[in-house]
Amino acid sequence: MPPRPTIRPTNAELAILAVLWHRGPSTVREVHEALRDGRAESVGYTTILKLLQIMTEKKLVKRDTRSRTHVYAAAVSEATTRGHLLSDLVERAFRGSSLALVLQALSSTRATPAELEQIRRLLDERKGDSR
Amino acid sequence: MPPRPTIRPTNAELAILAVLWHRGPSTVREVHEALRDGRAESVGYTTILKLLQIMTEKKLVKRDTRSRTHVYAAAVSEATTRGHLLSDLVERAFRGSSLALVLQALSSTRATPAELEQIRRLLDERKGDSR
DNA sequence: TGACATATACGAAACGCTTCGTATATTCGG
DNA sequence: CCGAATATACGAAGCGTTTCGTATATGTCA
Repeated sequence: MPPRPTIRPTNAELAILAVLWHRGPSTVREVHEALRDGRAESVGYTTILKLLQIMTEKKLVKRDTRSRTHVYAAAVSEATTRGHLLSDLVERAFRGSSLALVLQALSSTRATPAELEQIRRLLDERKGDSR
Repeated sequence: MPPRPTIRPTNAELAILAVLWHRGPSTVREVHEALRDGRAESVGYTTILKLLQIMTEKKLVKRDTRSRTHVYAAAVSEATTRGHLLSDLVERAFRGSSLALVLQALSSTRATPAELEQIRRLLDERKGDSR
């Protein structure tokens, strides 16, 4: 199959995808309410609807129209999307060096010892597996 | 001093900043030529000029107007900018977990053993320093 | 059934980014 | 000194994103 172009959702799209990843398939109303919770400022119902329509065109989500109330589901995985956004940033701001990105992230982050240990474990797994 | 808003240069701005970080203070012409080198498609001279003017307003660069040919210098550091872009991405796509970002970056990157070792060293330095 | 709630579709405004054309000022070479 | 080269300034078009108002269709319930 032809490889699809890089998945780089915009801000608003990411917020919606986050809801779908978290809740699973949802209606416009459900997404809208999920996004309203917590935030003081939120957007109108039809804004979410419009975005979901656009995202359907872009194949970021899949739409089930069998019932009158359409149900939307993420068509891209969270991990894949994260990977694309990450390598996009690596290209744009880190001259292509993901190592530089990791180092920067580690040095500006406040990680707990447990988290550092988790990274260490991942490092161990990859040791020797340097392909 | 009042903390300045998050530094989040756009794509074109980042490309220009990269030149300034790399070359040091430069004229519009120098930036333009640096960006043209390598790329097949490039933008016009006045586009760079306009962008630099906008970036001056945004305080992303400093402008020395003493001679007729103005000289621009980055007003934000590469490390700081990277940090801002990174934490922005962490917020938008990693639910605020920079650990998740590091793990994703590590698992989708092809790092050499030497690079992994470098990361390990950084980890060692930070051990116990869990504030 | 008729009014109301709720759904999707659509057009368009507002905004930011990027691009460039054109106007104008200054410098330089002959 | 004058024309060509080179500089900045400025306005505006084109594009994508985000937002919402309004139109229209459909379901619900008293």
